[in-house]
Amino acid sequence: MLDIKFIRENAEAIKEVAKNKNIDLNIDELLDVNQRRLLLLQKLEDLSAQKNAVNLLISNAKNDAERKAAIERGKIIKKDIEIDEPEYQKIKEQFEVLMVKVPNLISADTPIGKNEEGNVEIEKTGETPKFNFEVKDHIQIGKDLDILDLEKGAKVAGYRGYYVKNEGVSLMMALMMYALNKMIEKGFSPMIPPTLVKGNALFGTGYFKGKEYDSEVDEVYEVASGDKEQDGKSSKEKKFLVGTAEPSLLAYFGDEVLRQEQLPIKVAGYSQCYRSEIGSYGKDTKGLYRVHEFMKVEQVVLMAADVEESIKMHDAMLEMSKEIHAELGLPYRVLKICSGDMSAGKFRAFDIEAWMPSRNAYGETGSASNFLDWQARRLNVKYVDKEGNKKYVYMLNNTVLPSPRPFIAILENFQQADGSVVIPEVLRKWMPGGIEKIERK
RNA sequence: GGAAGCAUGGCCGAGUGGUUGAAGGCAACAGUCUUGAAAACUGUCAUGGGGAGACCCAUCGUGAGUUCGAAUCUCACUGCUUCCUCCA
Repeated sequence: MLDIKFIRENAEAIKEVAKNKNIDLNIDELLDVNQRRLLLLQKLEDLSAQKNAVNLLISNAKNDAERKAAIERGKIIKKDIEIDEPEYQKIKEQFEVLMVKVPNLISADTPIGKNEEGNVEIEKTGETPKFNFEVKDHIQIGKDLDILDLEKGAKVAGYRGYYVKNEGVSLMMALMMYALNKMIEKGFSPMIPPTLVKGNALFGTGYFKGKEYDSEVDEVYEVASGDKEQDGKSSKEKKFLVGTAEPSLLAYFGDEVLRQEQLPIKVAGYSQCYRSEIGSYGKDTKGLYRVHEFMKVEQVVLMAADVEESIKMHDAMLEMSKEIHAELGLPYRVLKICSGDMSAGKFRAFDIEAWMPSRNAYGETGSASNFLDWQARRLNVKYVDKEGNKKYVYMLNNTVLPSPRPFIAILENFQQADGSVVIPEVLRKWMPGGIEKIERK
C-alpha cells in the first residue's frame, strides 16, 4: 500500500509502474473516487462540527427553554448526518478496493519487461557437470535409491503429492538444519512460526491481491472448517495455510511501534509451506519441482526507512543465498527480476537458480525481495526514529533454502556412475553416521 | 467442564454520561547546569484525516445500539488474565 498523497503527487510514475507490472488499475479513477470521497468527508465533518457546537450549547444552557431549543437543533443536524453517512461509507469502500491494488514503485535498476522472459541474468557461477554416463533425473534416482516415492504420494495426497524416505529424509532435514544454522551464524533469530494463520497476515504481506481472499487468483489454501469456539460452534474467522514463513514472520510485528535502536530486526523462520499452485496446472507436472507442500527456511529483515541502506541489505541477503549455493557445490545463476515478473508490492527483486541436469536448465531455488514500506503500511508496523518521528519500517525477505528444489539439484548434480549420490560436505554432519554418499542397497 | 475479571497514548496507569484527546509516572527529544557525562531543574511529547492557514473531524480492543451528548450505559464479537476441575 502507498500513501494517497504520494499517489496523487506521483500519479504519472505510478501509472507507468502499473503498466510495467501488468496491473490492471485506473489511477485516474482512483483519484476521482478520492476527490468525491474527500468532498463528502468534508461535508460530514462540517456537520459533526456543528453538532459538537450544539452539544456544548446544551451543556452550558442557562435555562430550560435554551436547552430545549438546542436539543431540537441537534436532532435536525443528526438527521442530516444520517442521510450522508451511508453514501460516504459506499465511496470509502470503493476507494479502499482501488487503493489496495496500487503497486509499489520499482528501483532504478529494475529492468522493464513484460514477463519472466524479461528477467536479466546478472551472474552465473560454477561449472555445470559433465557426465560420462547416462544422466538420470531425480525421479529415477529417488526411486533407485529408495529415498523418494511419488506414486505413493499421489495415491495418498493426490496430484503433486510425494513421500521422502530413508536417507532422503536425512538429506532434506540436513538441508534445513544447515540453512537454519547458517542464518543463526549470520545473526538472525530463529523462529518456528505458525503456518495456519488469519487472513490479515496474508493481506498485509501482499499475498492477497485484493482486500479479501479470492480463491480464483490467490495462490493460497483456505482451510474449510474454522476453529471450534468454546461453545462448540465453528468460528467465523477464516484460516489459511501460508505458502512461506514470510507472512507469519512479518505479521508478528503487526500494529507495533518499534524503536530505531531495535532495528534492523533479522529473523529466520523454518516452516512447512503450502501452495495451491493455482494457474500452473500444466506446468512442471512431474517430480518434486512444483509441489503443494514443502519445508523452507526463510529470512526477513525489518529496518529503518532508508532506500540506499535497504538496497545494501537486499544485496547482502542475496549474497547469503549465493554463499549457500556455493557451499552446497551447486552451479547457480542470479536473475534480476523485471517489472512484469514482479508482484505489486515489490520494489526490487532477485531470483537465484540452481542447475538441474534433468531440466538441462537452471531452476528457481530462491527469491530475494525488497518491499520498502509497502508491506509495513498494510501490517501497520512503525518505528520511532532518532528525532522522535514515527515512520513505517522497510521490510525485506529472502529464501534461505526450500526443501525440494535444492534436493533435486543435489541428487542430479552429484549422481555417480554407480547410481550413488555424493552428499555435499557441509551437510554431512547432519547425516546419520556422517555418510558421504547415498548408495543403492 | 465450572467461575470471575480485564482491554485507555511508545510503555505503565488514572478516569463510570457534558471544555476528557484523556491525570500521573516512565521512556524519548530540546534546553539550563557541567571540562564532559550523570543527577537535578525547565520545556516539548498520541495517532490518522481534511485545510494555504486559523482551525476542524475521527479514534480509549472491534462492531452495533441507547442519548441532544459515550472512554464512561446496553448488546454482540475478538483477545487476554486469574481461580477451580481435568490431563500430561
